[in-house]
Amino acid sequence: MNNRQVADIFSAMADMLDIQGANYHRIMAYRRAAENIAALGRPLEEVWREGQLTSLPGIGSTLASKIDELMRTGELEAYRDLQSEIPQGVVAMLHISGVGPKSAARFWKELGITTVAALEHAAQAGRLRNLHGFGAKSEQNVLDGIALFRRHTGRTRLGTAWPLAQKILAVLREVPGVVQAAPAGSLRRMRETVGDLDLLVASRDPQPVMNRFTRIPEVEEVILSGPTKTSIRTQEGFQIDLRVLEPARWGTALQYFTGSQAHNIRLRGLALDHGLSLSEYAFKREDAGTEPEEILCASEEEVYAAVGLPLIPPELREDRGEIKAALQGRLPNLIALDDLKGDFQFHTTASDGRSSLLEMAQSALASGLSYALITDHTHGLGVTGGLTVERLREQRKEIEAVNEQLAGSFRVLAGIEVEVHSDGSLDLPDDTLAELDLVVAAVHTGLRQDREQITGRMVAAIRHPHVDIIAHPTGRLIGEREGADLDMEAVFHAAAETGTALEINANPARLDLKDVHVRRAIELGVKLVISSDAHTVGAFADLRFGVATARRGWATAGDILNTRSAEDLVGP
DNA sequence: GCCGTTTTCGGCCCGACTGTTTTCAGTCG
Repeated sequence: MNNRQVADIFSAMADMLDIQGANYHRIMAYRRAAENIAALGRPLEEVWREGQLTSLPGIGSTLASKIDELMRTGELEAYRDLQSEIPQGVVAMLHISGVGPKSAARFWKELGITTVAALEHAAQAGRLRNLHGFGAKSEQNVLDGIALFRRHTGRTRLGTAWPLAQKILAVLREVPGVVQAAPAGSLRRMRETVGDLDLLVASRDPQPVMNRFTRIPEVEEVILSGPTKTSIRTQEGFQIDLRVLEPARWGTALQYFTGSQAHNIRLRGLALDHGLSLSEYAFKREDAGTEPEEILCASEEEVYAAVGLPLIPPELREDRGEIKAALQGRLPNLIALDDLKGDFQFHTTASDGRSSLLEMAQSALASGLSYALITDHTHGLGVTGGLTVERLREQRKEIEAVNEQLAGSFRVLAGIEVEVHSDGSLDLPDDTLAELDLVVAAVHTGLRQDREQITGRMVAAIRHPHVDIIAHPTGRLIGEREGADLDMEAVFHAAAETGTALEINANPARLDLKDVHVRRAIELGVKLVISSDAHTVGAFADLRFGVATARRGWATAGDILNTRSAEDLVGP
C-alpha cells in the first residue's frame, strides 16, 4: 500500500464523514493526514515498519492504527463501513461546483438521489426546488455545475498558468489607480499545477479594475462579481479570481491569498497565541471591553514579523514544517534563479532540437548563463534521429568552433543524453562516453516495467562509472503519464553513494524530480542539477520552473550543482 | 481526530458571496 493509496482512502473518508455531518475538526484531521501523507516524500510503509507513524504531523494514535491495519491487511474496516453506508454517487456530487456535503446529503436523504446522473434528471424535471431553501436559481446552478464537472479537464500546468497570469496582470497594471498587481494562490507558491488562478490588485478605486478584468478576451462567463472579488471562467473552463484591496492592506491580503490554506490556518493559530486575530484585511488585537484595534500590514514581511517570524518564501508555505523551522531560525536559504551559472541539458538540430548549437548557446548566454551542457539524444532512441559515435565526434568540432567564437563569455560543455537500454546497459561504448565532459543518462522507453526491473535498470545507470547525471528520473508527464514505478529510496541511496547527480527537469510538463522527491533526495545527501531540457531558443527561461521546484523541495544553492562554475565541475 | 513554552481537555482561521431567506446556511478558498 503506497502513500497515494493511503492518502486517497483518508481523503475519501473525510468526504464521507462530511456527508454524514461528523464533527468538523474530525473531518479536517482526516484531510490533513491525507495531505501530509501525500507530501511525505518517503514511503509511509517504511515509517510504519520503523514504528514511527505518530511522529508524522497530523497522525495520532487513532490514525496510526488505521494505517497499521491498511499496511497489514490492505483493507480498513472503518473505510468499508463508510462505503456501505453512503452511496458512492453521493460522494461524487461533492465534485460538482456549488454542491457541498450538506446539499449532497439532502439530495440523497430527502429526494432519494444517489448518482450525479439522477441529480441532473431531477434538476431538469424541476424537482430540486421542492427542497426547503432551494429555488429555480439553485437548480440551474446544479445543472451548470454538472456541465462543468463533465467538461472539466483537471488542473492546469504551471507552465500554462504562469504566462497567462503575467499577461492579465500587465493589462490590469495599466488601469488608473492600480498600485500593485501580483499572482497569489498556488501559482505564487509555484505548485506544478494550479486549480484556478488567483490574482491580487491594490487600488483605492476597485470598480475600474473589475470592469477591465471582465472585458479581457479570455472571459467566457462572469461567475460572480462584488466590490472586492470577481471570478470569471475562460473558454477552457479555467477559473480566474481577482481581488482588489486597499494598498495599506496589501501585506495581509497577499499573505492570505497566497496560502496554502493549511499554512494560513497554522499562522492564524500562531497569531492567536500572540493575542492577535489575523484576516486578509488586518490583525486585530482583542482587548476586553474595547473596540478591537486594527494593525495594518502593507508588506508580507510585516505580517510574519508581527508573529515573530522571518518572511517565509511562498514556495515553502505548504504546512510541511516551515513555520516550526522559521520559529527555530532554521529556514533554508533557498536557491534563486540568479544563483544558476549553467544548464545541464539542451538539444540541437543534431537530434530533436529546433535550433542550431550556436543559436542555443547565444540564447543560454542571453539568459544569464555562462555555460551549458549539450545533450543530444543517442541513436538508440530511434525516433529522434539521435547521434551515432561518428556524428558525436563531428559535433565535437562544432562545439570547439562555438566555444572559440564565444570565448570569455560562454562555454558549451560536451555531453550526451545517452539512452539506458531495457537491461540497464547504455547506448554508447564506454570509450566514447569517456571523451565527454559530462554524461547524462535517461530512460525513455519501457517505463512500464515492473518495480524491481525498472529500479534495477535505473540503479545500474546510476552506478555506471561514466554516468554523471540521471535525466528526468521518473519519466512522468504531468496530467498525461504516471512516472515509472521506481523504488525512489533505492534510487536516492545509490545516487548518494556514487555521487551521481539527479536532475530536476525544468520543463513544465515534467518537473521531475518533483518537490517532495527533491526534499527527500537532499535529506539523503544526493546532489542535484536543474536542467532546462531546452529544445528551442527561449526555452532556457523554463529554468525558473526548475528553480521553483527546487525551492519547494527546500534546496539551497549548495545542493544544486548549477551554482558551481564550469571550471569547478569539469576543469579548464 | 490531533495536539500542548499557559493545556492530557478543550480548543481547533476567517471572511465574501449567493440564494433563499425575514436573519441565515451553505459553499468556497
